[in-house]
Amino acid sequence: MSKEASLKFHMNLGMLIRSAHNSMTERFVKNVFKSGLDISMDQWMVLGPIWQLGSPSQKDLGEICLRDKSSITRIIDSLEGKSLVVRVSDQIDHRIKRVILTNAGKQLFYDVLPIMEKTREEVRGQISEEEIEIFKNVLSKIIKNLNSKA
Amino acid sequence: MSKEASLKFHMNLGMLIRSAHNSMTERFVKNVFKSGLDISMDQWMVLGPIWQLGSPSQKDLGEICLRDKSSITRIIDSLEGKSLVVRVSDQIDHRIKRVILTNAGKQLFYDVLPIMEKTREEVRGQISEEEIEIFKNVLSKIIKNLNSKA
DNA sequence: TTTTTTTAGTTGCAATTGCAACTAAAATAA
DNA sequence: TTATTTTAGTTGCAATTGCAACTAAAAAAA
Repeated sequence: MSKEASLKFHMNLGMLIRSAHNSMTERFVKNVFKSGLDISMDQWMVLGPIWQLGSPSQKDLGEICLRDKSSITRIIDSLEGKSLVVRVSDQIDHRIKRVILTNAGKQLFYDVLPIMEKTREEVRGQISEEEIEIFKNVLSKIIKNLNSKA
Repeated sequence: MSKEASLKFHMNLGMLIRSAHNSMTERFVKNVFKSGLDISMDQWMVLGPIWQLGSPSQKDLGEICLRDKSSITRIIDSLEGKSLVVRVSDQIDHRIKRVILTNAGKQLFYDVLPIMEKTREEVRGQISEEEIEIFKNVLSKIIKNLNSKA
């Protein structure tokens, strides 16, 4: 591959990924706002796993969401500030804080679910299921490639 | 699709994209550092188009890099601070500032090119050319989907 | 047991983001 | 011509990021 071609490829990839991510987040926030609700993409990305897992630790959430633990701390702070979740110290291991949805948190989750579904449709548009599968697969592989060897 | 399945899909997609982007940037910066050079991913992403286009306006760079104009302003500020580029007012339209590589900028560009190539190899790993093509295609489609209809 | 190391979570920090408000110049309308 | 609108770029701002340093608790080593 020529230097020019490889340059073009790599530049585009990074920029495309960044831009796609920004657009998706922006659209989600817009759709949430239009529905009169109030939750950021980050908060939602944490709320879902809490709902699925029941009472995950913050460490669990960090691993699932692929985020730094300090980011999780702050997102949980904001969710707790809105009374959507509560932190509960683990009975056995007092270092661990388990995060649990309040009733308001569960309600919001169910309210946002159809908005997320709508956003998902808008993001996907005419992209085929097969393409999406490959897309997610490539993303996973990239992450694996970069996290394995130093 | 069940609510659970669709939830899972969307959560993962956003998180995967974010994480892949972070990992790629981190790896690039690490490789640059190991080579004793000094340039951030953002600076590099702007440097390439300047090299390709010769003397683009900041607006051009924003469109190519899919970035806000204020981000471009600040990245050019930092490149100018390192004497890698200079701003030159357009002779005809005095609103426009054209960005031009200095000799040091050109030198750095050529020095970083093989590092970018190496990073690209590490990012791609065993992912096939075909998968990468579909991957980029899906990214472009997603961006198009979200920028067309309000 | 006591000491050391590891782990979970929090906080301080400096860098980066895009939006919105702004300046200055050009294009268009009046 | 003069007045208005649009455009290119800059700056202020508040929010968000991950790293590094920190606290407190648990696990492992002594």
